[in-house]
Amino acid sequence: MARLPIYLRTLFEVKADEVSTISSERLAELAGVNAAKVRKDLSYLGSFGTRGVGYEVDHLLVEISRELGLTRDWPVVIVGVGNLGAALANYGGFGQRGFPVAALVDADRSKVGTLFGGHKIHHLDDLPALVADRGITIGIIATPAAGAQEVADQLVAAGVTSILNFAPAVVNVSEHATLRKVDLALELQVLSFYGQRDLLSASLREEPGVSVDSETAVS
Amino acid sequence: MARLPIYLRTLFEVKADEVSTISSERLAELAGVNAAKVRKDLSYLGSFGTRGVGYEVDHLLVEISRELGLTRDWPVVIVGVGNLGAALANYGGFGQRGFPVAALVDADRSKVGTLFGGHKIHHLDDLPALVADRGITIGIIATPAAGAQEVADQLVAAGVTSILNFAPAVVNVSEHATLRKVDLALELQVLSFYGQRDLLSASLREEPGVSVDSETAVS
DNA sequence: CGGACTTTGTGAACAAGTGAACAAGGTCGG
DNA sequence: CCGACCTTGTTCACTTGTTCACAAAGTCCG
Repeated sequence: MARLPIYLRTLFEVKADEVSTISSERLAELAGVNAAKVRKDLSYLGSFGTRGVGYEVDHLLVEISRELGLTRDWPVVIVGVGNLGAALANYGGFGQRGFPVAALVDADRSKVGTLFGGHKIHHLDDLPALVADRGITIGIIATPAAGAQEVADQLVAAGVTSILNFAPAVVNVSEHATLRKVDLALELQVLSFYGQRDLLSASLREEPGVSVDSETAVS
Repeated sequence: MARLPIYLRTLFEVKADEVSTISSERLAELAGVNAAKVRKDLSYLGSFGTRGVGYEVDHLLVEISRELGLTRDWPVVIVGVGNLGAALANYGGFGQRGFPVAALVDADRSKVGTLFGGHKIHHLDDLPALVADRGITIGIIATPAAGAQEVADQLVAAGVTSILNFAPAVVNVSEHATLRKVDLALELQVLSFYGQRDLLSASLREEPGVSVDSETAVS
């Protein structure tokens, strides 16, 4: 399921090249996955490929968009207008893709009332009213780690059902809500792990005499 | 393996509370995972828990840091100083966690030479020299999708072995390099999918007579 | 109109990751 | 020093996801 957005983006790209039909193999190549996986994923939506030809690009776009619920806009509220929150508010990519920033919220009263990227910053306490008035269903947490759980609770209480958490903290929500997280430092630490490993194996090739526990070196 | 950074963060938090020893069960609870998983993950690093007591926090911190290669700083270069790149450069979180921003690079010559967040912006062509001089091993791609693959190739050619890609595009690198991606729009689209589904099931409960294909409704 | 060719959709083997359960090993009070 | 108690490390069954392989279905050219 998490691959559908990738297919969607890929299909938009091939559509720009005026390709009207595409095979699972070609789509797989462009999306960077296995062809069988593509077919299985798409067959789950229903079967509207034609054998011997492939999938009609326009039709696929419609079906995937519908499955993902992208036939309408989903307004979002950004909580926490610090460095990261400000950046996200400024970043135009959300609105373009159907997720307009509908409100900015912060707990710091000195920020409340100021304008940022065309939006007035509201206080956290106004969350319920904002969510209700503007039909917001998605909340983005861009606060420090310490406040993340608290904010998540308030978002859910205000009626938000989907949360994207950028704060480096473990956050739990009731089972009625969906939470996903993006942890930038975590991504870098994983890269560091691989970088470290490559460095290690490189130095081993240079000095094979150095004794290192093989299991550690391997994986 | 991708869970080690979470354990690390959690351990730092409990250390601040002057906890010197922790059981797998407690750590699992704080990190939001299963206790057996914690034990299995940690046993892979070697076995330095003591049965009947738990794990020594300080020792674990050292071991996990070493495993992740966090005993040194890993300078990063950010390619693309647009909205997102600028935001990431400004965001202090990287430097704090051992990933100092060592250089900013852009293809737009009108930006080159200007200062941003204490860093002078260099031209993309200077990448090889910057990477070599400043010991950079990690590159962050914050360009538009169209340039992402090209930038990735140049990063690898310049000697970078780990890449974090924020551009909404599929990027391939040689097997000597590691690539991870963060796609903000993708995360929101996944949330949209769940939001859509919740809406659907809610309306079904209200009007059970409405006919909807059951397979679509279920998952 | 018929046969060669292409591509889907799916069944079945395979691999990876998860979680429950338990024995081995260690602590601690008496 | 001993037995009750606790927690790790590991085994095993199970679920989930991936990939292969192939029959069914459709196109297209002669």
